[in-house]
Amino acid sequence: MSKPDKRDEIVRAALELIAEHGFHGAPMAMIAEKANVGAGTIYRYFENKDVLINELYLEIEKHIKATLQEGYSLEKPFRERFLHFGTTLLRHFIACPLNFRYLEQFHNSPYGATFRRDTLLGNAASGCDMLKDLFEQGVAQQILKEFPLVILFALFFGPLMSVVRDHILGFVELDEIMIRRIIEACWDAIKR
Amino acid sequence: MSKPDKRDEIVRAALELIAEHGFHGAPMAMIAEKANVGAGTIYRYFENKDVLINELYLEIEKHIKATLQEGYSLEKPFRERFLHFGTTLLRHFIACPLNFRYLEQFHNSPYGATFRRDTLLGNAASGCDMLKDLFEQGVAQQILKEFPLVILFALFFGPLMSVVRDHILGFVELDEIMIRRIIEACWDAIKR
Amino acid sequence: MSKPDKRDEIVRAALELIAEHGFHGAPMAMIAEKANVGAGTIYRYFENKDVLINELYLEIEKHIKATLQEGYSLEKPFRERFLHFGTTLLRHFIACPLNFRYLEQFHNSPYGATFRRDTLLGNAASGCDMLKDLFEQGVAQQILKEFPLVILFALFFGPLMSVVRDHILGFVELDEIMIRRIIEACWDAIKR
Amino acid sequence: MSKPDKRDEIVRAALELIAEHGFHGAPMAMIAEKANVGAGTIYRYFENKDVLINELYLEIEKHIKATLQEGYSLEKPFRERFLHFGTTLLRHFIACPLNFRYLEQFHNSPYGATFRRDTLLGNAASGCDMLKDLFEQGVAQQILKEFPLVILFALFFGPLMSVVRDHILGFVELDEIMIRRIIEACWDAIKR
DNA sequence: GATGAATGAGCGTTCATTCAT
DNA sequence: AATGAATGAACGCTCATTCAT
Repeated sequence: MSKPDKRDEIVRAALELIAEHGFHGAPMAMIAEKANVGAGTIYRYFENKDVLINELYLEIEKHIKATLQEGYSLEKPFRERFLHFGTTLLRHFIACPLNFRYLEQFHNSPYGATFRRDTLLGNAASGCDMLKDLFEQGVAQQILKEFPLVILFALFFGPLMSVVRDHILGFVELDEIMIRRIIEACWDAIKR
Repeated sequence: MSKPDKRDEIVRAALELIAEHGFHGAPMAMIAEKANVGAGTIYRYFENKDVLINELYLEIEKHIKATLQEGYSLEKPFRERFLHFGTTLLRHFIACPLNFRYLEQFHNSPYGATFRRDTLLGNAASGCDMLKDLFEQGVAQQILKEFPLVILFALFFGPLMSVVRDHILGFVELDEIMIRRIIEACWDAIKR
Repeated sequence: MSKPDKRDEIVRAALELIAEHGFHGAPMAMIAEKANVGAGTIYRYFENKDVLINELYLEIEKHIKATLQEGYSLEKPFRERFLHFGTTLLRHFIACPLNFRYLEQFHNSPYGATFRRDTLLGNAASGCDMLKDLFEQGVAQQILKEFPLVILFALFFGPLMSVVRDHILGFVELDEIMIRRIIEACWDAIKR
Repeated sequence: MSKPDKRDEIVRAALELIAEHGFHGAPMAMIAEKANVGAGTIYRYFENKDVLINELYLEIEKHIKATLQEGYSLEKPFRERFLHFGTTLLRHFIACPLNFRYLEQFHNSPYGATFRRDTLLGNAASGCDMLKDLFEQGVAQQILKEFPLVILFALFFGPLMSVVRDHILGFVELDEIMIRRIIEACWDAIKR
């Protein structure tokens, strides 16, 4: 097993265990075992558990960003771009439920608190820059309601995260048609 | 200090610490200290930490239910009733940020998992019965989009919770006007 | 309830709980509850748990002594007196299994250790003085084997305690005939 | 220190402390300290305190069984075999007083309760099988008194355990001659 | 005298982290 | 570089004892 392989195994094991059982349901020893790695080995790749947790978060975020950029075109009409964003994100979370669960665990913890502040204020290289630009443009062009950016984000992300959670928990089955309709409902919320 | 006083102190201390630091950031000893109470005293009022956590949850839920019922009238037109719900809930969470944070911690934990299932499926005497009735009626009368109930809940609660979180974190200042406009945006999302 | 009544209730409750569950299976609060007495009340009658345990022991021992003295006659032949002792003791323990269980708990604990030393060496006003005299006389008259007193005690008490234990646990049913035969077997062990 | 060394240190420390102070007089932390081991280390070798206690018991029992089998021959006459058993066991306990004290603690506790039942009823592969066979044979051949097995055990083990206890407490000094005479006295008790 | 709520030291146990191999 | 045995601080919880009422 080459070096980056081990790191990947650790990350994958941490993702699965934390997504399923939360941060304190995933002791380092358990992560090590699932990764087929010695307990001490984790500390060669991550200074401590907090660092592991934060780096895992960054990887997931990076993955999302990459997904969102695929097939995104500034050429398309505004509404189209918005719907692309929404449906792509929804499909992504449905395809990667572990990532989604992890994000939820993360945001609802001391780890997520500071992060959230950085991300939303645009201080960091967040994955939301594109969306931010899109929304700002929408407001400027009077396509969207005149809300602070944060509120627009909430009107968009809020329902999205909720329906994904319900889907993962088995409360609804989200097919392509439903996905589309949900994002269109979100559009109704923010469009002027 | 009379008997109920001590119980209240414990509940308040638990609420504050858990809301701020999460369940594992709030050891029993710390709760006891904050409540100015011996560590063992907590166990006179709550069988164990789990029970404390669950009872605290129930109290918060009861508080919300009571708040929502105030001023709610089946006489008013549908949209009015919906707006009442939304703005009341929003105001309530803004007024009780600790309760809000606690609910979030709770739902994102093994404690909340089973609860969520019960609540959403309407098995338990949840605080959402009124809202559930309202939504079902709205769908039947073709006032609302024809979505499964779960989706309608998501379109309503999702943004609501998000904006409260942002407000508490200081990202937006929610005044009466903004509250009204946000709930109206939610209405746009679900109305046909 | 008059004063000595309360003391008796406490002693009885302690006896039952300790006999059945051992010393750490019988918290003071549980004893108090079973005695229908406040937890603090116990401390009016007994300085602390250790004192309660030791006094309870003394009462049980006193009870045994009294039982042994009944019907004991220096007139009867030696063997008769010995058999009287043995069968009386056996019957007593069978009639008072709680007392027996308590004695066993007591002797097998830090409490019993020092006591045992005192008792067997005859330093204290032990209940075994009569038996001690009897045995010493038996040795002097060359009726019994020439063993140190302690050994004779062991040959007599050892089997006796064992069969009582087995009876209480339900491994044998000790009727009058069996009792007689067992004590006679003990006699065979010590007689010259 | 190699791996089995640490386990051995823990076992030895537990044996000494429990033998001397009983189960609740021997907290895990104290065992760890006496074993020159971290508190958590014990849990690498034993799942919990109960398991430690039970495994220690099994080791002691195994040791006894092995000792009893040494030099035991079905060829020798019945009385010889019986005396071999008795003296060997007596010598063993005198040589291993900690083991003896531990057994007493164990049998007088919730741990020992179920064990005792299994052992005496011959359900488990107990160390007493040989003795049981011997006694059954003795009764069948009318060498021994016609008692239930349990009673014969009591007449044999009872005095034996008692004299060992007295020896350990310093009330008698058991030399080879005394050991022999005591077992012969036990023989007198059970022989027809 | 009697109470039982309150206490806090001490228990068994877990787990992030270290370090000899 | 990789390991996993060892660590010990920190947790949830119990219970003998105290003391205001």
